[in-house]
Amino acid sequence: MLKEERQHSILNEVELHNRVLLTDLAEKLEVSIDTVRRDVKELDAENLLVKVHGGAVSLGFANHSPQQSNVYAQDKKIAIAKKAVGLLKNNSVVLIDGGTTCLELARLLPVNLKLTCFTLSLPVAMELLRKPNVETIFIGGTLSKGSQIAMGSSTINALSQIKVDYSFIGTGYVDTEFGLTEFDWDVVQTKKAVINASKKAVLLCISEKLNSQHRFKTCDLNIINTMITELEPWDSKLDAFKNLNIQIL
Amino acid sequence: MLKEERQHSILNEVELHNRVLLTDLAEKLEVSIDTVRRDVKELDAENLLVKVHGGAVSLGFANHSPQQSNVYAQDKKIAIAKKAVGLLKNNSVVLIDGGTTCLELARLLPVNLKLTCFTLSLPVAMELLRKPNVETIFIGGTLSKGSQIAMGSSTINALSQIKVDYSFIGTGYVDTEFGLTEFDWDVVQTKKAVINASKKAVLLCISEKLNSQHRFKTCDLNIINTMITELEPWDSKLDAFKNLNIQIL
DNA sequence: TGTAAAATTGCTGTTTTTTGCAATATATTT
DNA sequence: AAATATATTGCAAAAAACAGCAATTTTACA
Repeated sequence: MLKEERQHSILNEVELHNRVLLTDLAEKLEVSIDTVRRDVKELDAENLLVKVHGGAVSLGFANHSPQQSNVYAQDKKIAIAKKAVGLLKNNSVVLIDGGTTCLELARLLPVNLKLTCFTLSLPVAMELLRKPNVETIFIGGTLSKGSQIAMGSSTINALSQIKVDYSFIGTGYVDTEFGLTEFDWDVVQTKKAVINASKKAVLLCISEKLNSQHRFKTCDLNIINTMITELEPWDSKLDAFKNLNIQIL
Repeated sequence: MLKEERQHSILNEVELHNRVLLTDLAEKLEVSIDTVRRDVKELDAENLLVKVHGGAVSLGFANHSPQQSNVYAQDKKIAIAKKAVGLLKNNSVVLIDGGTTCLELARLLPVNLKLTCFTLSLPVAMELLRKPNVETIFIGGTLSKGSQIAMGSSTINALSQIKVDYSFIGTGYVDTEFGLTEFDWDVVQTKKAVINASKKAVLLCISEKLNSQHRFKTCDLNIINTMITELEPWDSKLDAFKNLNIQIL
């Protein structure tokens, strides 16, 4: 059997089943495991598959390059996410909400940080799966088309059964007087359940949203333990939030 | 024998079998291996075949064009998905499994089809959210990094509480004798739960996977109600599956 | 047709590639 | 931390490629 032929076979097997073990390949192709290892190494160098410990996986399986679409005020959200990462310790159990700011947090989690991470958001879950040391648990339920998060009674019920160290949540609107408010009633119900499911709630919120409000109320501001904006904590725009028993980062 | 004639013969052999050994060619053409080597070298220089160590391979065989598409055998999977769509009626309640074939099904759902659709797969869920008339419910649980599907006890428990009209499932391996088998133990547990959660189970499977097997068994073939491959139902490759009380599409 | 130049072919010895094995190191699991 | 599985490295045997050369055949042209 020619080397090319064999490598073709390997590629085919990988594409077909998404993953293969070197030992299985060696047995199937009737060559030594060293040979298979070398073949896989070459195919990996040619970017035709991805070599992993003990085997190989297909490109589609491994490469989940996120198409970084246009996020509004992404730089500010990244600044917020970086501050939020500072709160995390190894073996923390956290919940990450949906929204672009929370998505940045998921994206910026250090690869060596060991976390157990719940989420309701499809995009956040996608990002979390790329972190080798994060165990991701998706809270299921009816998915909302626009926000791509799980909602509804079964989601709320599932949330009622967990208690995480930190939850990182976004909000549509914040105001010192009216607290956290939203456009959607469903979203409010879900966020309430999220806050209930956490020992400490951390609000991630760009400063543009400060001092705005809407129809439905999630909670008062004093329910929140920590608020993170892209501003320096001593910025005067945050003055009104300083005597509310909230940690501001 | 003329040189040209000989080279033509070599080309023919390569096209027919995709690969040839120099030694075989030398023997068949009754010339020395050096001559064959030189011929192949020339044909390679003319881009009529690809010379490799010990032999030659055809152009189509060698040019496994990288990044042509992320999905292996996508055309076949699309053919399968189209057949599967035919089973669906308005207001059906279905469950769509993970894997690239099931993903194609999600992708090809008609925009006007009204469905309630459960899934455990993140990519499938993403696709379903783009269908205006599909209500998507994600079955939560611990997410598997590689396959991007929810697994584990909470997933299996959630599945135990639903019963859909159809479930569309993929499999790693199928065999008339060994039934549906998988590479992973966890995957098997989940697939079992999926099958239990459905009145009828529909297997989506490209013909390449027929007559292959692996470690862990999901179920026997007769548990499946319908099997869909990209082949015509009367294709002889499907003969062995015809007396198993399965509908073949 | 005859003859020399060019091309083709097979042979020789040498170099390179491929492969499997064993010893050691690294990673993963228990 | 121990046990197991996988990787890496160096090495040697076998197979294949290569380069040079001589014998043979084909071609070119007077």
